[in-house]
Amino acid sequence: MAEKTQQTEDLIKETAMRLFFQKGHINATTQEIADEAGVNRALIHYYFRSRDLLFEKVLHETLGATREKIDYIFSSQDTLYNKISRFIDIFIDQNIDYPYLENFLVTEMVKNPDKVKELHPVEEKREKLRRILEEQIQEEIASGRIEPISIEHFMVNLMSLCNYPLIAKPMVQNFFGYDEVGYKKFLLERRNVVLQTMFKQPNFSENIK
Amino acid sequence: MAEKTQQTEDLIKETAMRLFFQKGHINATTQEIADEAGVNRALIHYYFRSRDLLFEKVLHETLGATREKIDYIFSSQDTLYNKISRFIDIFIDQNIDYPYLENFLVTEMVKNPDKVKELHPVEEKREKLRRILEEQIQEEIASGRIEPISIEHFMVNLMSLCNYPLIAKPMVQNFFGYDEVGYKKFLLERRNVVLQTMFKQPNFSENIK
DNA sequence: AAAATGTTTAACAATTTTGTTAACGCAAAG
DNA sequence: CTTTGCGTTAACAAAATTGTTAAACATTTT
Repeated sequence: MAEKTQQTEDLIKETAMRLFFQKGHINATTQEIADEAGVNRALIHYYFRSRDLLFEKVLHETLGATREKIDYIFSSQDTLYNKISRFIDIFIDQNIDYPYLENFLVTEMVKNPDKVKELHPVEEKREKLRRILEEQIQEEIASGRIEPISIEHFMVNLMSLCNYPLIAKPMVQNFFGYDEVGYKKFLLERRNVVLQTMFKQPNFSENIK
Repeated sequence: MAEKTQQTEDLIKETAMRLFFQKGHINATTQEIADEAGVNRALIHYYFRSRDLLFEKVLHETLGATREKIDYIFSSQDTLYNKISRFIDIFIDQNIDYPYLENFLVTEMVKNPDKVKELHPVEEKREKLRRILEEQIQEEIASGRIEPISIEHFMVNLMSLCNYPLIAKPMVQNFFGYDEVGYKKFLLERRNVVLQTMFKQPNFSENIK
């Protein structure tokens, strides 16, 4: 029973994730989600009470998982170069799985600006990570491996280079005439492109972990 | 009469643009648009037949205007550095006016993938611009001002660095604690950050047009 | 196996949203 | 002055969508 419950509940969640984040069908109705999952529409209300609550749950779980991975990376003792390298991997992987997550996120945040805050880590943790990162960036700047830049711009650069190509998939595809295979290849190339763009000269001594 | 017609039609279009692109209210209903514009809802159908056609018109006009500007820049005889510099200005300016345009674009494209093609320039023009750009990039690579990179990644880098900060406004704002003023300041700073990130060392001789 | 508990379904109700239409008002043309 | 045509409005109709409920079904517990 608890098994079947979990089965159906997960099925609905996974289907919603697929529709929202993979297919970009942000306005998917409860009926569409139910059809796609092959369950009765009322079950969505049975398990999640309302469409909005389903949204919220799916969103929080997905972001929570990502955040954990990122916190783990930036809390580690690794070099900045390696941290960034790992960050890129995670973001590009996630974006290959859920190309429309970012886009969806923004749309949702505009609807409910209050909920933005819940999605971010607690102040102390953020501050701690910020200090570590700040220090490492200053080191890199001092040794000339990156140009002088604020931590804000550095992070926004990083996120931009990783995320935008996924968000803008239809445009990039059409603009350069990529089919699905070509586009995936392009995405995988970005791993190195982003690293190269963030660090003026790849530092091989640091690259060896 | 033709005047009043144009007045109301433009008023509706401008209001729709404001709601869609400025406020990010992508799912604005015809009623909301009408209320915001202070006109009767039926007028939207009178002038545009359906909500979808209003969408389409507003979208095409906005993109058309942007595309013209970009084509103009890249068709010019300017140096690559200056072209990029002007490109950044236009994109950041447009994004300050219409922060949610990109986001909206993606959402719409996902709904109607067929319409993506209409939004892009004709093949010949695209090819011509591509050849010019390719040549200039190769020159810059040869003279060491930018690292070896394909035209596709170069352009995607550029668009990412300009557009993402706008798309992700709510996240960036919250993450770094920017209010509206602080965020706008951050955006204006990006002009130089993007240039610096795209070109390993700013080339001052070229910078003087 | 009867009761209890939890899951699923179909039918219904309520709401929201879009699209249509007939009538009204007004300005220009005849 | 009245007729014509366009812009506007309110009221109506239709469709889509969400949420609720009572009954059917399945399972576990006693």
